[in-house]
Amino acid sequence: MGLEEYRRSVSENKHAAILKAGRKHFLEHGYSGAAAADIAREADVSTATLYKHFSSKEELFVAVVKDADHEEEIPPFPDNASLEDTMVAVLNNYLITHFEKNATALLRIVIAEVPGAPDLARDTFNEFIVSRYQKLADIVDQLIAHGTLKPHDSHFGVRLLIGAIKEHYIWPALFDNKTTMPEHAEDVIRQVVKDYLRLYGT
Amino acid sequence: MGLEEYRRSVSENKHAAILKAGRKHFLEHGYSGAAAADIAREADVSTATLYKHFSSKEELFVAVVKDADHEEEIPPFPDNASLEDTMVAVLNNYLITHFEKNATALLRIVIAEVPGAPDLARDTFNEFIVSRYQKLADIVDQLIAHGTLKPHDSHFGVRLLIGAIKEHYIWPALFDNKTTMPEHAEDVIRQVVKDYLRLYGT
Amino acid sequence: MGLEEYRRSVSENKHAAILKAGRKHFLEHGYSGAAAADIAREADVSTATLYKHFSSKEELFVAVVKDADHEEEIPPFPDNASLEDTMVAVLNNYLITHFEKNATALLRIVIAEVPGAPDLARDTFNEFIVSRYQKLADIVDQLIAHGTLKPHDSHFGVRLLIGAIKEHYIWPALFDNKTTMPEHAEDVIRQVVKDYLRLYGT
Amino acid sequence: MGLEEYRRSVSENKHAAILKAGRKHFLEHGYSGAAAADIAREADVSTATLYKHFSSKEELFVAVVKDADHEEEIPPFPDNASLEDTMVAVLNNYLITHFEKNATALLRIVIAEVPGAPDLARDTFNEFIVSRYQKLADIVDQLIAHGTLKPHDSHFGVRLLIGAIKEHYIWPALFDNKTTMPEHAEDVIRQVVKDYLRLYGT
DNA sequence: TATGAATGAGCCTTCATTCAT
DNA sequence: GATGAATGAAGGCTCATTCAT
Repeated sequence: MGLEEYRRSVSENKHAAILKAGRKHFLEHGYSGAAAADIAREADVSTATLYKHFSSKEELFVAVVKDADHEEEIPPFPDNASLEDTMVAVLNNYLITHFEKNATALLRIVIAEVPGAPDLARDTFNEFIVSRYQKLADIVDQLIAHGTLKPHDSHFGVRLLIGAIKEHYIWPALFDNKTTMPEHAEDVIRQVVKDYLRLYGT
Repeated sequence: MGLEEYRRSVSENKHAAILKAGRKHFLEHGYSGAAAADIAREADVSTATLYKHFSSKEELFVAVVKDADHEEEIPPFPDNASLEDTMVAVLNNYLITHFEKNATALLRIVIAEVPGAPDLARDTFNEFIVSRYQKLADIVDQLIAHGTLKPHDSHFGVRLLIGAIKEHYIWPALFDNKTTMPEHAEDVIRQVVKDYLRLYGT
Repeated sequence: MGLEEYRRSVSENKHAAILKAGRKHFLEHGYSGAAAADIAREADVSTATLYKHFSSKEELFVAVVKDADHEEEIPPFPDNASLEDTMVAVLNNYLITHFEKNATALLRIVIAEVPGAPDLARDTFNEFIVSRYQKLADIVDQLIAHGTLKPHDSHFGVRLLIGAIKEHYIWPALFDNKTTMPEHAEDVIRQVVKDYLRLYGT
Repeated sequence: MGLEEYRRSVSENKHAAILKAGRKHFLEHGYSGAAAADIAREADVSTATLYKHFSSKEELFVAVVKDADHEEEIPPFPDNASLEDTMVAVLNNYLITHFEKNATALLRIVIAEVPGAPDLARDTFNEFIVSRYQKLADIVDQLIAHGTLKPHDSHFGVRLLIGAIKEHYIWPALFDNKTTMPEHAEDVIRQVVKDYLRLYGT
């Protein structure tokens, strides 16, 4: 039906616009700092419309956070790449994705709301951190199965890798409003991978 | 002068009481969630007095954060302890200190206010994270100098250690309102140290 | 014309549905408490349609009140009943009708809107209270004409009767959200009638 | 203490001013129609101050209603007055008090809020209607004890009296925004009393 | 000096009513 | 003609900060 279709498309556009504006304001000013009226204005929508789409500020906030949390593609690795190069590429991709998503700022506001919205924080942690995590562990498990890596606790191993990288690049960014991917990260990543392979390579 | 002294001491007591109450409320409710009136009431002081001591809410906030940042004692290790045990003890102490200070909650509110108070965030990061960091690097450097560890970039090494431990215990706590020291952390710490020594021990 | 007829009937059904839904919501939540959107939803109609039928919330309100004001049937009394029994039956019917119509709630909202809708209040009072009144006075006048009652001011007499009954049952209900007919009202009614007959019976 | 006294007096003045302004606005516009901001402006006070004195609009409303409900003085009757004159005076006083207090408008807003504030309605009914009631029943009981009236159920008797008077004067006022005492009420009151004495006088 | 009352600006949310299709 | 989305104008309430004593 033409009318219905039209309405749906308009509605979806507004929905997306609100989400986008919400994301911008929440990231810039935090949860309490962002005003519903400002978000509505930014989305070129009335406050009432905003509240038709999201029944409360908190719901919009949750939607903004969940919206950012879509699947991350792990690119296929060339067959002829060395194990080291492959792992470096995977971890580098991890970092790139993180910064492309502006995940630092996002995590920042979620962290800020931990006392007020513990469920959201837990969900975000699980789906935004643990699940990315799991993907790497799966890769490690495959490599172990293929005999490319020594048998070891893949979760522990991944935490070693990711921990080091976060320590170098993500943790500082959390405190520095950094939004750009750090330069030369690959060098450090390679160094981390090298150590890892010294421990768990065959 | 006795009277003046008395007054100064009363004033200092109030100052401290406000700081303490501020710390409690900021940690519990975050920056925006903490109300000046509540903090004053908790400190048993009028709001006007609070504003005499700290000219704005933000100033109080900064003071609270800076106040939390006092020196951490690294306990002396027994001479006859093994290298592994020593390092485990140091890292365990790192974690214990973190949880005793309720540093997670503190970092949380600082992180939350990064966009609003970037200087505070930078300072906090430097004095609260980097400097603790530096202490460990110093220890590693000493161990290298003593020939107990292989020569290597001590900062890189420390980041490997601390990164893994944060990944296991601090990062999750950031999202979980956890205030208690995790149990059995020592097992994981020991595993991390073992790997580290496999890489850099002599 | 069949099509036109059909449309008119559909329209009338919607009109009635809106009226019914309006009645329900106004009675339950009062004038300000009732939301146009809720009434429309209840009537299974769009808000725009609601406003096609009633050009404002107030107009709908007036229509709801007027609609409730339909004729009340006074049942015929058996010829062989005693005067006392007859009068008790009439007054009892008065009360039953009141509660069956849920008149308490209706009067409540009209009373509430006296400052805002004085005309409606006056009309309601006249057509909903005075006219019921008049009917009883007519009966009394007939009884006087028949010589069954002593000559007296029938309006004054009816006010004595009705006043006592309202005092016992309707006035309290006005403050108590009561919607059910009080039990054993007949005993009090009979007592009132007895006194009345002692005064004005022959 | 001078300061404290001063503050208390200022505070009490504001409290009273808010109460008075609230009374005015609630009576004029009903509960939902009265805006906190308007009440505050009328009381020459900021909204925040209003909310310091009454923690919610509803609480202010309740206070307004309770405030109106202070004791009613029943004037002493001259010893040499006849029973009829005495009772007429008492009932007349009842009506006068009712209109002086502007009780009609007050009851109107309480009635309007019955669904939303049933407790207030119950309390108001008890303390504002039943207790005035009880006073008259006490008088009747005394008269019975003195042998001036025949023994009878004093509550029933009072309901007869009050019911008739309300029917004549209060019930219509409820629907008519009347704020002035009806004229010549005494004639009807006397007639009601006469009938009452025919029934229960000795 | 310390106080507690006072404030004005602002925030979240709702709702009667209109509009584009 | 009927719809559901959209709106602008409040409204209740809070809070960092100041002021009169």
